[in-house]
Amino acid sequence: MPLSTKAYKGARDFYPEDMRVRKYMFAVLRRVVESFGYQEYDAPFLEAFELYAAKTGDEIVNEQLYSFTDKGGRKVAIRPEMTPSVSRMVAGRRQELAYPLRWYSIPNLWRYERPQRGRLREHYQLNVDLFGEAGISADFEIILVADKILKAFGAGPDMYEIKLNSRKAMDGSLKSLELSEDQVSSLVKLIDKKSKMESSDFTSAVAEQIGQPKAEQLSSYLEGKMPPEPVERLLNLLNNSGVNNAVYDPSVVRGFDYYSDIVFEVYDKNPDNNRSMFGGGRYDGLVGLFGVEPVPTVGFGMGDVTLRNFLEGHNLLPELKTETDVAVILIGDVFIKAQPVIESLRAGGLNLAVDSTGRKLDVQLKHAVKAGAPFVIFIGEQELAEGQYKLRDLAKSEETKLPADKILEAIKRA
RNA sequence: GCGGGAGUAGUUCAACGGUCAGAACGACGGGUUGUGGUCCCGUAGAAGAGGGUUCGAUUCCCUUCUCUCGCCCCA
Repeated sequence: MPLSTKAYKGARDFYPEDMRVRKYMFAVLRRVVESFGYQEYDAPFLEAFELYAAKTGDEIVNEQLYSFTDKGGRKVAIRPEMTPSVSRMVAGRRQELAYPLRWYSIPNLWRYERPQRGRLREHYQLNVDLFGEAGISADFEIILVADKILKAFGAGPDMYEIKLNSRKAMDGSLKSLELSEDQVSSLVKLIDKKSKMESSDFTSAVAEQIGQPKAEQLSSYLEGKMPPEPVERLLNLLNNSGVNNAVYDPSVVRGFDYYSDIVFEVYDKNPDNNRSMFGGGRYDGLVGLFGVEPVPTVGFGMGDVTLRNFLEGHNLLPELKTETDVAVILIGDVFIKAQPVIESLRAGGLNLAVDSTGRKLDVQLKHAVKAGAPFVIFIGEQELAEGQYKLRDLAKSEETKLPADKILEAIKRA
């Protein structure tokens, strides 16, 4: 058997056309996030296994973590999420950082999953976190950043919905039911699944867990239209800022155990892709796990796979050009003589790919077209003698003869 | 971990229990070594693997592998 040319299961090769999309998406993300004053950081791809055992959630640690023992006998894991790493970093400099701290990163994360649409074993995830600000204004800012990102991609308010809840408020309601800790945690998982279940199935599953009378109490909470106080204030702030597609949804809980108060999820409203796209919330307790004073924190993670599905589903991805501006076609044996012109065009800021194969012109042209360069410059003996070169605009099929400086101008205009 | 679907040229697909498994697109080359995306001609290129049924299997059956969609969970 020859070696396989396929990428590892659930992981992607980024051929140039895919890489262009990725670069475009990351550029929009960086632009928006940085406009709110966030600074980029990164952390190692590998972390100590215990970092995740602590607080991430059992399923991820036991079944989805890529982990191994290194040559020094340390148990390590490939990061399945960024939040523990960034919490570790903040805790490490707890006393010397200037709060509020606005940090972001776009790490590549790995989870051992069964791949399917919108979920691979590897993805890039924009992580945006605001540390050191306990007030609702921080939650507001984080959700506003998420909203601004989608708008920056051209999304309209009818394309997605922001669902908000407060874990604290929910825990309060659950507490009044006087349940055991086990009952609470299985109930939270059940509530998380509510939107995917038939409502009668949900009701009976709840009744089975906690008994009929309490189940009725719970369902009146879940059907409540009146948001708890912090969610109410958040909704007001968002409405004030032109975010009108945010709603209170008492069934939003998020999978990770570390969320402590406000949680939110952004839903794609495309009927073909109706799913939770990404989300986040407040996790005030995580930094404190490292033995330092806790730092109140709110943040979100946005995966590139679901984001791309969203953009494609709503037709929001633009046509993307190659990095190459110009393909240079040499006529005859002028490779050496043409170097000074080529160099001066590069110095002027153009990205030039020179065809030095000496193939027939039509073949060179065909390849230039296929490679996607928008312009072609022909350089032959005659052009070199005149100091004027043929510039061809492949889109318009126009050919003009210009000196090097005019060529620079013409291409930059286009 | 559980369930559905699919594996035929590089890609998307087709036909067929029995001559040489076809096509389109793509690749490569040619159509007078100074001009592409239209046109003409040519060349190369395929049954995931293993087993069974059969005179004969790409076709039917089983196993396995891979991909894919869904469930679980999540981004």
